[in-house]
Amino acid sequence: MAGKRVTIRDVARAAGVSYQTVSRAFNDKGEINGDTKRRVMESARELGYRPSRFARGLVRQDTTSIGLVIPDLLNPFFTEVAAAALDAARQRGWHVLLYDTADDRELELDALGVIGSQVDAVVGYFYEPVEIIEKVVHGMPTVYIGRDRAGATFTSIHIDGGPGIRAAVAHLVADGRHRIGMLDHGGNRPPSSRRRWFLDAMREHGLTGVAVGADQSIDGGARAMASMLEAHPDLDGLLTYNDVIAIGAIRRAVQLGRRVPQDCAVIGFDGLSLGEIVEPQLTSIRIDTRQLGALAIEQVAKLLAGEPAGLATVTPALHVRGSA
Amino acid sequence: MAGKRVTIRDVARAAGVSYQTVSRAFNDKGEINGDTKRRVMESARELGYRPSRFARGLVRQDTTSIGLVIPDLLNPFFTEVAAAALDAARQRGWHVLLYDTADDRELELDALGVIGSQVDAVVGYFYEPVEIIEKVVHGMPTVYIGRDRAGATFTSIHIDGGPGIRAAVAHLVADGRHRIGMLDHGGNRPPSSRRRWFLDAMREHGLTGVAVGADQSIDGGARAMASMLEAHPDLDGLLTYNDVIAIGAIRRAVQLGRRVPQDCAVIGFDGLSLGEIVEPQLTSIRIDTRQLGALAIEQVAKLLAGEPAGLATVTPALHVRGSA
DNA sequence: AGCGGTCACGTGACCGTTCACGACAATGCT
DNA sequence: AGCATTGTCGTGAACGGTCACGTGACCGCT
Repeated sequence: MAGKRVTIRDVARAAGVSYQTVSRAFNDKGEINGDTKRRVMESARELGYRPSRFARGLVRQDTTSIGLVIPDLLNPFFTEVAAAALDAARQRGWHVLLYDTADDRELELDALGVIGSQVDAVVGYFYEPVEIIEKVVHGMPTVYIGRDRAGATFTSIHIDGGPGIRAAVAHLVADGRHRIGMLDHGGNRPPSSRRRWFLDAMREHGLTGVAVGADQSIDGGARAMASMLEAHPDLDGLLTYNDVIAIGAIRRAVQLGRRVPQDCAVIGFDGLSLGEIVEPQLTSIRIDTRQLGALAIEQVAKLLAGEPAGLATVTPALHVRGSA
Repeated sequence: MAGKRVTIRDVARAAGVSYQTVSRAFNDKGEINGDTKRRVMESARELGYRPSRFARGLVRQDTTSIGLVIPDLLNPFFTEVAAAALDAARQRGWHVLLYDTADDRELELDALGVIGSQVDAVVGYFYEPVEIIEKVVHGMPTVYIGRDRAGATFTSIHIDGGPGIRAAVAHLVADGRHRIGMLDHGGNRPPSSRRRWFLDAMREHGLTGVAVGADQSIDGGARAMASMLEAHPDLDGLLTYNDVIAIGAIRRAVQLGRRVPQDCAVIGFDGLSLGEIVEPQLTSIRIDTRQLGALAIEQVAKLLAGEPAGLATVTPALHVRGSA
């Protein structure tokens, strides 16, 4: 039953033709008699024959497929990026293998390992440093999302939050706010670039920013906000590493009796459409995720064509809604 | 440059060994001298050699990959399902090719067409009827999510909303509400099963339900709610086809001066985690998307093993939060 | 009758790997 | 020294298709 795979020759034998004729029938190529074709398709269906994707791909090397590696599909930011990349890939007729590494370094490397023999290129948002990644992909074309720099051997897409964060701080300061904090990403990861941009921007206004880490989830944002408000009860402005954290922070702030934005303005980062359905609507530094996804695919295309692609940059901009 | 692919023989020639030895080096199989291996890997890297996934797959037919077809990744319900399926597939070591058909029948068929030669099985949430789908997948194992029935040749996962919807209606009635409406999905699609379950449940209480269609988006929910309230200003309870519609409906209801849930209670369908971040939190008939995704993969596994899998069912349950 | 042109189909080569097997040198043993 | 053993490596054959040809039947034409 689970015996041998049924091959094109089995079908040929059953239909009383040569295997080439079967091939013709399946690819409705060239000249083949209508009756013969029907007969072939008939016995093919009876035997449950389906052409091997490997054998087929081996000879006509047209289809390209890429691996998309993200840390967490349920994080709306990555959902949007994935959707955009999927769309861009489809327009080129590419296939996309999606891997969700569940924020796990181990799984990230695993995914890259198994991916290697399945795709022509990889694009992803990785946690591991480039050197480690490169070791495991064995020279496969790779595009890194969210890396500040590119190297001789790798291509990346830089998210330059500097201008947006500067605009956000300026927006708060212009509103008369001076006690501004930030909820950075947390865990044991090093401080993000976004935190640096924030601190720099504060300094430009002669202010001192205070930053703490938060898990990248609503609860994480809520918890971090609680300790932030405990340490700085007079906080009147907040930036966050991303929108999800911001939403958690707002909720906790409200629970603790703050009015948002009156008592404490909150500005997220990502500009997810999710920010529209919360109350107040979330002001955020908005990344054009469609552009980001399209750019990623474009870079892959360049790499696949042999031209080194280097560094591409997206520059998110402040998008004022209700929370600041 | 964009010339021929570099094959295992090229590497062999460069390293001065046979191609078999190169193969050994790459799969760190059996007996090979350490020095030889290093030398092989070296020239492989110089030439930029990477084994062909097709040739490799052809001979060791171990890797299985499946296609996951969904209408819209940005719809949080499908995001959750996809994430769950991805996870379940990973646990089996399967690869997942994801296709977002953008709610487009044309693209759905396109996706299935190109998928055919790339995957071993397909699971998806399709709009087209089974007969059409079957025609284009050419006998590939297929699992249909959200179909009420299974057939001899296809397998499906049924979402039995009946009990949940009955509970929801009972919940509203117990609350003294009698003027209950429903926002079904819209477009030119036929009324959903959910609508039928709703009308039946209402009838059981001796009530008459009124249902109108809505686009599956926040805006769609808002628009439909506006016309619903215009036609029935005294509406005091609402069910919706899904949570996204419910969120739009709540927003519009509030804009039109209704208090939710006091004046009009709203119950969604899907039970997305999204429902926790809106105010009030959304009461909903909750589908266990993790179970749904896992079940889908499980059915695929059965199909792949040769055992017909038939019909599986998930039964969502009323999950009371704040909006009803 | 002989010829060229279609149509429908079959033959041989090839795609890039892995696997089973055999060859061969170096080594160990008696 | 003779022989079995071990460690490395090479050779031939799949794996399941597609593609460029070659071939024969059949047709109409001169």
